[in-house]
Amino acid sequence: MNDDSSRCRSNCPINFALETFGDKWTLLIIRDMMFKGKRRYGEFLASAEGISTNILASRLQRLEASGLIVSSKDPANRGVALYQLSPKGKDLLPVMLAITSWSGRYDALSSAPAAFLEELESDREGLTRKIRAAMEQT
Amino acid sequence: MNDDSSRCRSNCPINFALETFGDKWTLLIIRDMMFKGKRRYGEFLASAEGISTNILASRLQRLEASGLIVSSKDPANRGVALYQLSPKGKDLLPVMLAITSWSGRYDALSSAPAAFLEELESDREGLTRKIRAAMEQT
DNA sequence: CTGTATCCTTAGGGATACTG
DNA sequence: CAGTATCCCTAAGGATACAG
Repeated sequence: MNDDSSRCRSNCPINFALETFGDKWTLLIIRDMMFKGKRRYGEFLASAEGISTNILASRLQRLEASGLIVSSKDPANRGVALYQLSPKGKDLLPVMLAITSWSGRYDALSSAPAAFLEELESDREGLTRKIRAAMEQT
Repeated sequence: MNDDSSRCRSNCPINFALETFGDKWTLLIIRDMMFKGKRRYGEFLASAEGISTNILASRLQRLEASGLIVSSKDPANRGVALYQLSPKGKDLLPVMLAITSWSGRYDALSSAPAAFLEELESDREGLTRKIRAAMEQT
């Protein structure tokens, strides 16, 4: 039944993560949902990195298939799709914070404010809870 | 001079990380160095995922160019190269831990022992310091 | 605006032969 | 064993046209 094993290179957790979101675009969509509150197709398209329409559609499908996001139809807006993080997707928050912290330390161009990075370093667990609580409200 | 800006999609820290190690192979090499103590070409080749020789050579070059690893010649062994994590590479430890924790929660096949994952959850900072200290000794 | 479909180019990468 | 080089194929992805 579960013959996806043919596509699974190993049982390593790092490898599992790479096969789930290890490409150049997926984490950017996660970022847009997690930190920028984006929920619609056009909002993702508008991000600075310039994802193209076919790639965005492909990634949204893949993200939903792997359970990181859920889509719903917005009845107030011609049944247009709204994309949101699932709990599984929201649980990527510590990964995103760790990445942000690392980049802030080594990339002079990364635009994350120094104060934000300092807070990340000094109280990572507390900030995690805070952001998570904020996200749960929506 | 620094016209690499043409290859930089944005100044976002998530994007910076993706452009540094956001492919299907790089983090596996980091993992081998960080958690398995591998240092030589043949050791990376032998990992379960089956990286091919040209990709491995390409990734080792890229990793050294971006400063995540350093290579040295082993005078005791025909001047063969030894690859090790730089401080910048070792600082990816929190990223690796966060990924491992997430995969352990959602991938039934991930082989990380439950006890290890529980320890990650209950005392992530402490474990981070412990593993880091262990790595610094070499 | 929200997608889908198509065309086409390039980069990623598998297999393998080869050299020191 | 430690790499390099080559061949070739597939998947990723950019551009753009098109449809609801």
